[in-house]
Amino acid sequence: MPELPEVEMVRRQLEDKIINKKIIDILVKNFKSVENNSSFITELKGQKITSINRIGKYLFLSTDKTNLYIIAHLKMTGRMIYVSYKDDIQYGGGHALSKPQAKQPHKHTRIILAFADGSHLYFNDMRKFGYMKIVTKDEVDSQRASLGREPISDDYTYEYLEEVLKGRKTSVKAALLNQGDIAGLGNIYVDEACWRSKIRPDRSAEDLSLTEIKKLHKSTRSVLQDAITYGGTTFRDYVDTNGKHGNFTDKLAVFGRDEEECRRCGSIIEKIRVAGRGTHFCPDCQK
DNA sequence: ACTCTTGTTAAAAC
DNA sequence: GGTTTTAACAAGAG
Repeated sequence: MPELPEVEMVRRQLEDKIINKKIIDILVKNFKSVENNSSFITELKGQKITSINRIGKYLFLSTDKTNLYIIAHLKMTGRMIYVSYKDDIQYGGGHALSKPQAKQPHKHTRIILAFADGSHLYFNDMRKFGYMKIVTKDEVDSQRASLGREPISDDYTYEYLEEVLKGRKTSVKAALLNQGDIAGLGNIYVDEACWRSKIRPDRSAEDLSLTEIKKLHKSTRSVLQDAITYGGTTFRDYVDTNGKHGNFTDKLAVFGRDEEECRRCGSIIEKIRVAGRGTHFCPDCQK
């Protein structure tokens, strides 16, 4: 499940690998993965990616063509796998990558971009929910406008979080998952942030005290920053552009640790359903 | 065979 | 009528 830290890892790596490389060929193996846009190939072929930005879990790629941008979303199982020309040669066209995806293209490859230097970018996505779509500047702007502030951003203050939670009768978890208010948190980091701030994710959002909001503000920020430091979390599907796993997985306090001992108080971590999602928390030290 | 997994959104319910 | 909850999407793991 790629959330903000995982998408940021992909962004940074793509920035190093594909900026200013000319796209000389495109293969779309699953039309839905380009949002059924028939001009995806003709528009993009011959262009260069000039910058790669990210807001929340969305990637925004600029091209050197006027008014031509790409918005990409990995959803649950999307992967961006980069294979250089050198890797192609070294492994005899076998495209060696570390597990879990040894060869490219892969069974789940939906889109392939071929660059002028012989390298390839493979968009692999088992469940076909993710996409890369071409858009105009206006569409980029409206997508950006639909997203709330990022917890790692300077404008994400505890006053902002207070405003977001005020009067909301829904759960803390549902509120934190709402990308229109706060961009970048997903199922994993919401659970982790709630554990760090000792707040139960099924609490009503409007019932949090100012002290608790300040703690939650701090923990949502720190958990994302820590996860970026460790290269993101691989719980099930995420790998970076080299096919490598994230190392924050070992640092998780509650997500996927149901039936195990709380690292803080030793109680047994429980798993319940909140906001329609599997939710992990410590019944003793989270109130 | 049946349940569970999740990011986003549209539809349904409140 | 704005807010909240649920279902759908897809395909695989267990």
